[in-house]
Amino acid sequence: MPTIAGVADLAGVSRATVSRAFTRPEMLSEETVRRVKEVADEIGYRPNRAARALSTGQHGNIALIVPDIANPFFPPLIRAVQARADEAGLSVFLGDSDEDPAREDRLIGRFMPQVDGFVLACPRLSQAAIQAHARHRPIVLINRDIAGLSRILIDSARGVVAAMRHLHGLGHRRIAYLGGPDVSWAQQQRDLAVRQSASELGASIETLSLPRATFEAGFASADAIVASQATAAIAFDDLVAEGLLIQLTERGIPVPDAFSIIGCDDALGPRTRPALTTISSPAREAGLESVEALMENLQYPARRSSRRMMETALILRGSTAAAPS
Amino acid sequence: MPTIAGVADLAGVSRATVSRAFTRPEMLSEETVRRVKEVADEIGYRPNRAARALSTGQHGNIALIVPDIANPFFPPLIRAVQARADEAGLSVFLGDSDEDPAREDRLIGRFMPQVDGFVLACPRLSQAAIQAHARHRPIVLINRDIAGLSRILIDSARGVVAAMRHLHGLGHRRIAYLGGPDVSWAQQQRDLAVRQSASELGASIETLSLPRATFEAGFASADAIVASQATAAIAFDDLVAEGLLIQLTERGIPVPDAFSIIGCDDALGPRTRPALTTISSPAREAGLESVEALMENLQYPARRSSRRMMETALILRGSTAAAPS
DNA sequence: ATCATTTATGCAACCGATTGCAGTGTCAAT
DNA sequence: ATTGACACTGCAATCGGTTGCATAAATGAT
Repeated sequence: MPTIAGVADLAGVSRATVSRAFTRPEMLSEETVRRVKEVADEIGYRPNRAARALSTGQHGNIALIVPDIANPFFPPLIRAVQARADEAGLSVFLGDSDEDPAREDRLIGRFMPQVDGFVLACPRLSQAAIQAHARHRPIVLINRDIAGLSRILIDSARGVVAAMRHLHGLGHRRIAYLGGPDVSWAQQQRDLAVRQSASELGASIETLSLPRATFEAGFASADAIVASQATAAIAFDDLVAEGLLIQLTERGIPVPDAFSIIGCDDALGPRTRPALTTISSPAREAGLESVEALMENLQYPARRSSRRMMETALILRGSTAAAPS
Repeated sequence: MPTIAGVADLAGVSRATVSRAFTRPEMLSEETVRRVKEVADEIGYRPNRAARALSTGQHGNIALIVPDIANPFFPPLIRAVQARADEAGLSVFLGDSDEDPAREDRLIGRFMPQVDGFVLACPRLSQAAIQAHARHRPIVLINRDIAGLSRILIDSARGVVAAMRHLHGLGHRRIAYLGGPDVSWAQQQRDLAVRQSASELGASIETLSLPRATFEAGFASADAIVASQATAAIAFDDLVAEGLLIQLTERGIPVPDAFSIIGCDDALGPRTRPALTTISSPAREAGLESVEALMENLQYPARRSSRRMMETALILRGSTAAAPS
């Protein structure tokens, strides 16, 4: 691989000049810059990132850690992070923690020595651990609220309230909330919102929490939902909602005629039958914003604390209808 | 951040010794190794990857480039690549090319200076471009067959033949194949297999190819499928199959009673109604194998050509039934 | 013509590790 | 006591860039 010295020799300048031709061309005469770049192109020179990182301390890499790539909430977010980072000339390390806090911690440690910062969607990692890591590198959190760090939060509470009103308006008075893991910030927000909203509306609410929010868990929770005598349910996410939807249908409980279901995240679009009424989460935007926030952190090391709320909205499709009389 | 010099001072040894304590402990006395590691732990020393890469030429990173993270075929593969790499102490850069060959090329160039090798699922990038890149770094291809490189191929042809036999056995004589992008190796394999199999079985086959294999494309192709007078269809992947399934159902054509559908990849599991009969693709295994192959490339630079076929199987669920009479 | 500025480039130290080679100390054999 | 072998550790060069400072050349002011 050609190095800076090779280019320098061929162009008849010093290594310093070659370096500046790329990083600070305004310091050089146009003529020199042109010649250096020409030579560099010719022999296919590409600056060695490791060498550059060694002297500047900047790696040009960021790490994104998520609990489960296969959860359809994440791919659009990952895509957005990657795309925005790419625009900014940054490369993205991806880590999948498989919902395991120890693994989250290990991944952070592994990436640490070669990234400028982190975007973390780590619901399970302890706050202390995160804060410890944040002393070494800027961290942007997604859907987790730790003071002193940058946070991108999806305000699903508002969406949940809209969902409750929608159900109430349709005549539902016994509503179930099929929540996700208790440690998750999103779960805490939604659970609280659902309870408050129920008491405001004068509806009865039954809440469950699933240790892991999956299709299978939603599927398996149908018993409990039926036992609760609710006529409608709000699920932690679309996967859970879909599991429930399919199992209820299977049992001869037609949705939405006999039972209404609302999902969360709008991760499936109109792909279920009936199409799922859901609370949209701006995963793409959250991904973009997280990179923006991280770049701001990098540029102004003083400003490492920020909090951005992203809006959600209730999307009406076909899985909700008037309560059975 | 503590450096090797800090550890050396505190432990009362030279930098060389500290370095060896981590990379070649057998060269040192046990006592020394113990003391160095103790000190290192104490002050939280972590070797600077950039510095190490600079002197060894090894980065400990690999890059994985896929055309679309959001396509459910990829997350399990990505997960497997990441997990296997992690086990081996490697970090994974992820690139999403959005099905754009120019972007694939750019991503490869961006990652090149800091990775030891690539795993590419790039159906659209030109063969010449790939070969050019392969001169700089080992490349493992997924579902693409270029001689001289390492290839992990999913043998969907066999699965497709099994699917054709299955349909034929159910009495279907007019079958449609709803294919994917023509450039894709998988599409070429499947298209050929479907045609050969049809002629062997004495069935008539109508093939289409979608420029982009998506739910929407499957949805939109219902017209063409109905027009073909086929009684069954095999789709390029589960997404396309699901789109078709939903649109047919919508139009009052019940699946599987009036029309049978078979998907490919088994990316959705039993999540559709009726559950989709599909040809499984071992995406997880392909991911694992690709990392294995890459590591073999790294260890034995001479052996850079290999070809591994992964088996597929027909998974019978509920979207196929006897042909309507 | 002289001196002060400005502009363009080079010199050389530095980033933090690795590694070939040399040096020191220990021990056993002669 | 001398020598050789061996085990352990240090010296110093090196990887490929970046950057503060010095220098040389060009320009402008007097």
